[in-house]
Amino acid sequence: MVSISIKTINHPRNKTTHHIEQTSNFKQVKLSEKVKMEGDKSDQKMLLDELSRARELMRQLTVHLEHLSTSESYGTSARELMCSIEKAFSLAKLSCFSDQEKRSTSGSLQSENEQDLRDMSRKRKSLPTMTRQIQLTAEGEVSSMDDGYHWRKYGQKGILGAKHPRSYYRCTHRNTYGCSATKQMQKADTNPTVLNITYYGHHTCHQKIPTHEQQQDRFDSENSHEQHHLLSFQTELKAQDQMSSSFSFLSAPLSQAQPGIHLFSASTIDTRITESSSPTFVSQTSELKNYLNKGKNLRTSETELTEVISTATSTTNPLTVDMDFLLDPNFSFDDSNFLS
DNA sequence: CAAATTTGACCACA
DNA sequence: TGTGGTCAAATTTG
Repeated sequence: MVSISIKTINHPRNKTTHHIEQTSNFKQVKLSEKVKMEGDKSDQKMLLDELSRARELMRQLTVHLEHLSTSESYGTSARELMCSIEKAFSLAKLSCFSDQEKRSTSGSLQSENEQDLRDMSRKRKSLPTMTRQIQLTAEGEVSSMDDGYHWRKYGQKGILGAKHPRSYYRCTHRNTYGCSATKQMQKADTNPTVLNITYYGHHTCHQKIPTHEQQQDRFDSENSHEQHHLLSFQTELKAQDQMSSSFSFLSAPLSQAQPGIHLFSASTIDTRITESSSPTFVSQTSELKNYLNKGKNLRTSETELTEVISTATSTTNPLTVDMDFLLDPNFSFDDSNFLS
């Protein structure tokens, strides 16, 4: 049995940490700044209006789905999407209140970006995007929960006071796509069978490879009539999004969701949380195998081991995984974590 | 031979 | 100045 606990790191993000995390993705910085600079009252009102409309459309769609589809998974996915929209709506509302305060205290954003780009190298890491713990089996094996991302190890260090060294990984597509996602892996001191994984930054490479299950989902979805309704809904939202420049934050989640047709198909617990918490939250198996079973010939079946997600909320509902940030007075919707 | 890993050196921050 | 994070040359792997 493998148990996994997941914890998002919620922290009041000040301006500095925000920029540091985004400097390697210049486009994202620009996008973020655009939202900041142009995010006047009318834009924010448009944002809320659009989200409100999306929520209403989703409600209608959910009702239709429950009548049309005999598949429980579609209904579940629809409900998840509905909750996701609700969440986005709440975040947008919060942003409208916090944005003005921020702007009144901010200096030259442009010059700060340039400075951050220069200082990026070897700067001590800012707060993580996500941490998780994976408890290994007695055999040291892990389940085959492939995140599909390619990681390359670029360092290993002994950490003071820690029994086990820390391994540093970055996205393989860093050079080709400028992807700045990194992660650190370290065995827990108290229990060597527990592996702590900390994620930093966001994947901008869009090189995620679908897992076997997700590929099956895609196949199923392509043969589904209901899928057309959902995709057209998605397209409609995207089209609306593109019409309004100040809504550019919406295009990211949608464009990311598009290749992952499994959004509307049967999902595992892991998949649901992956899609709903943070794009940076990824699970990895191949790396874990390399890390823990170097030299072994692994034949871990996907179904061989059961994975149990234990979050602070102890639920499989992805939308209750972590909503603490809603209580964070410093949280802003232009936070990079929710834009990419 | 290209890609990935290892590992000592380097650098920035606290 | 010690520590953590990254670089990059050397080495290993497929």
